Amino acid sequence: MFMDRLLANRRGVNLTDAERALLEGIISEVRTIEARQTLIHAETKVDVSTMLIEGIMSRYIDDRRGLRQLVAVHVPGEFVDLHAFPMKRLDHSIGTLTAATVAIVPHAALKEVIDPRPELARKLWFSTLIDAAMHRAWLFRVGRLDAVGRVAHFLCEMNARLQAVGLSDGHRFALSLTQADIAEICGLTTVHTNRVLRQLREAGLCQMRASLVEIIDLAQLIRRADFDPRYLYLDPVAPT
Amino acid sequence: MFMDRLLANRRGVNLTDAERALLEGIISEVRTIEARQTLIHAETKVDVSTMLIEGIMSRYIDDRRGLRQLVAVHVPGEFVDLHAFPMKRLDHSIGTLTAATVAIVPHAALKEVIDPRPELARKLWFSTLIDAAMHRAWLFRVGRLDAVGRVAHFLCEMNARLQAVGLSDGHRFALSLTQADIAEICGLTTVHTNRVLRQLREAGLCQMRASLVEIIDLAQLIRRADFDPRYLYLDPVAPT
DNA sequence: TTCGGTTATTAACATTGATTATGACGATTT
DNA sequence: AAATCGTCATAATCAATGTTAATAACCGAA
Repeated sequence: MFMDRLLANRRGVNLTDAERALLEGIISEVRTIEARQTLIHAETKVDVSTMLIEGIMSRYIDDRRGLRQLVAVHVPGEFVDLHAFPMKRLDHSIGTLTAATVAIVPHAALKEVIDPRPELARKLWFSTLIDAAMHRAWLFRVGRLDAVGRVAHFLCEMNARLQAVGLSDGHRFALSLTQADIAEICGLTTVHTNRVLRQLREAGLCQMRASLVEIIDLAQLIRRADFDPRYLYLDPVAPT
Repeated sequence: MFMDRLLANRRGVNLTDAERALLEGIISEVRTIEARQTLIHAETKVDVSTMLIEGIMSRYIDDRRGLRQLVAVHVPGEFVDLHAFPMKRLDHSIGTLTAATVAIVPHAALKEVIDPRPELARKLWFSTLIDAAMHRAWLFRVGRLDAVGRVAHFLCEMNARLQAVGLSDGHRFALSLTQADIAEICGLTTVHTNRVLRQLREAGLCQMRASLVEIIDLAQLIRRADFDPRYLYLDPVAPT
């Protein structure tokens, strides 16, 4: 089933089969959504959360002029807005980048499943904290790296995360994002993102054609990006 | 007692007196620490968390060359690294910016208090999610704002957070940070931070002398910073 | 009080990345 | 087939920010 990979790229979370089944049991609806749709606008109240089954989704903040900064992207298997369960209203918006399939989980049902199970509660808490760790890595990326480093760092991250759910072989993966998307992730303009991708290509580090990313020299790319994957918590660590 | 302001600037969290007392009861130690000490190095295992009673602390990520990007600052009343409770090892380091007084809480005791109390667990979860919301606002800041906007945004944030714990009157507050600190927060160099502060001063928006910040024209500063305080969740919202 | 360190300030210069514009290309639509 | 639209590509220009370096102001210690 599609739930097989639920939180599979968050090994620290490490759901048991029983817990996985519990979560699967409270799905109220499975929907498919077109690319580039906004699901949840910032500051609106929500009482459901969204698990991503297929496609890529994003979380973003708009400025006054309509420019946006992506603050997270999500790959299949991830709980996109579990944050909304304790928070009820979000400070950011949520939308699709590609066409996507999602499972909807009502907060009321989630509460019933979690409340008597502190272990499960802590695993889900942990999962949201990995999102926070990614935010921090993204802060490092835009705050301390130059344009080439930022794009390289992002590609390293996606490679690692997609590999963890079986969607990258460690060197090649489909990434259906436009250069404009990457610009909004890295805090760059689309024009400069294009230049940077050319530089990475000409330096023989990696290339991105259409929606296929090919990493030519992973070690060098990691080095150029100052990338340390530990923030992704992909290695097994038992929570509490 | 010093615990009066525990999580007081996180109204969504809204601890009851009983909960506050419970948390106070599991403090194993109260320490004072000098300015600019590292408490916890990234990637080391921890089994305690830290509540900040007095002073300013930071969380930061180092790059390979020794430059650092601050990913969070904490003001009195905040749980600095509650993240470490579910995570056990952190992706970032924690240290003091000013001299500080902290209360240490062992995770084992925290677990005993939390496990039978899903409401309290959710409040503490919520508190860590506010940290994540701040990370996102910081991402917006460094990814989408220019240098003046970044510094203005940071000052607006500190003003709002300090006011919530009674350490700002809404226009003036002590902020014992150097320009180099602000540079590491905003992803700028110290030289440029100095330039930006001068611009803010000359534009009549705010001034920072020694460790005192004076906001002259709050409305304009907020506008220049594209600052929307809702991400701080300072207004009362009941969790779940 | 001087001394030595930290912090703030400023200038000159170098560089990155933003801005603006324009064209190519392929996929859709008409 | 023509027109349209989204994406990619590239060039020229320029403003914002980084770099380096030198000095001034401040502050605590002796």
